[in-house]
Amino acid sequence: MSNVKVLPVLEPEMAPCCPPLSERPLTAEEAERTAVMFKALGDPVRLRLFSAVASHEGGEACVCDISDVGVSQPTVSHHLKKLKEAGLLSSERRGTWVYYRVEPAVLAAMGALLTKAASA
Amino acid sequence: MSNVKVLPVLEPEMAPCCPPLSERPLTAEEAERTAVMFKALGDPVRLRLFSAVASHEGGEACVCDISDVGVSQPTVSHHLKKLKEAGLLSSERRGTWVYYRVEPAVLAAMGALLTKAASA
DNA sequence: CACCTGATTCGACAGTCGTCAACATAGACA
DNA sequence: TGTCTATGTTGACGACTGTCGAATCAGGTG
Repeated sequence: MSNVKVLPVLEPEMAPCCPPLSERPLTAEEAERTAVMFKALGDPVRLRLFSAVASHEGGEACVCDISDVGVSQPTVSHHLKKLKEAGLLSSERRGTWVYYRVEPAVLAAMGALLTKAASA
Repeated sequence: MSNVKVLPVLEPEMAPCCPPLSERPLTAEEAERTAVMFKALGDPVRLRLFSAVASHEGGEACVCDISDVGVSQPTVSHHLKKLKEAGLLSSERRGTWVYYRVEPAVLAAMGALLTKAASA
């Protein structure tokens, strides 16, 4: 969790994981990878945490700013870890606090996946 | 591509469930409703079934066309029921076979939710 | 150094989920 | 009517998940 990752400007494609959804049936492997991201957003607490980070000033927030979602602090940390493992968030420690920020590329890929599916 | 259903011009809002994701932190109730849809797509088998329906001819498919996803037939029926309960699919019996089709409005709402979140 | 605060990890528990075999239901057809 | 095929439902079981308290780690401050 020490990677200061800047925005990837020279990214070849939007997603590392997401083939279009309504073009052709997903293979087992594709579904396995894609389901991880959807599952990460499939919990109310995680959805609130993610939304809190995404809507925060500068697209990043420390844990102390988003911890009031009705569960204990270990649970918050557990959910943030899940979101990070799914590739939706990245964390960085700055002094006392740990800051989380969204991964716009993965998110855009999921959005495009659904949008294209809806237009088909 | 049958033009049975034209684009809904007078549609007040795209979704019955989905507030923007990066505009403001989701409330507990909003997160609860939205998480249901993401959770429905958070399983590999359901994702394959949904993709199979969405990519099928005319946007609909009978169960017999999409049942080869590696699980038993009752499990397929169980997952299709979950997708229907989440509002992502709708079913209709025509004679012997039951046809499933995607709900484009809900899907577009999810896509917009993520796309707007990514652009923020 | 000791102490405090923020955050993660550990260990445990209840609840949910995915899966299947068995059974039930719906329609077609003879 | 009966039988056959296509789906859905039920019940059960193992695995996973969300949750918490307690312990631990990381950094700042006195």
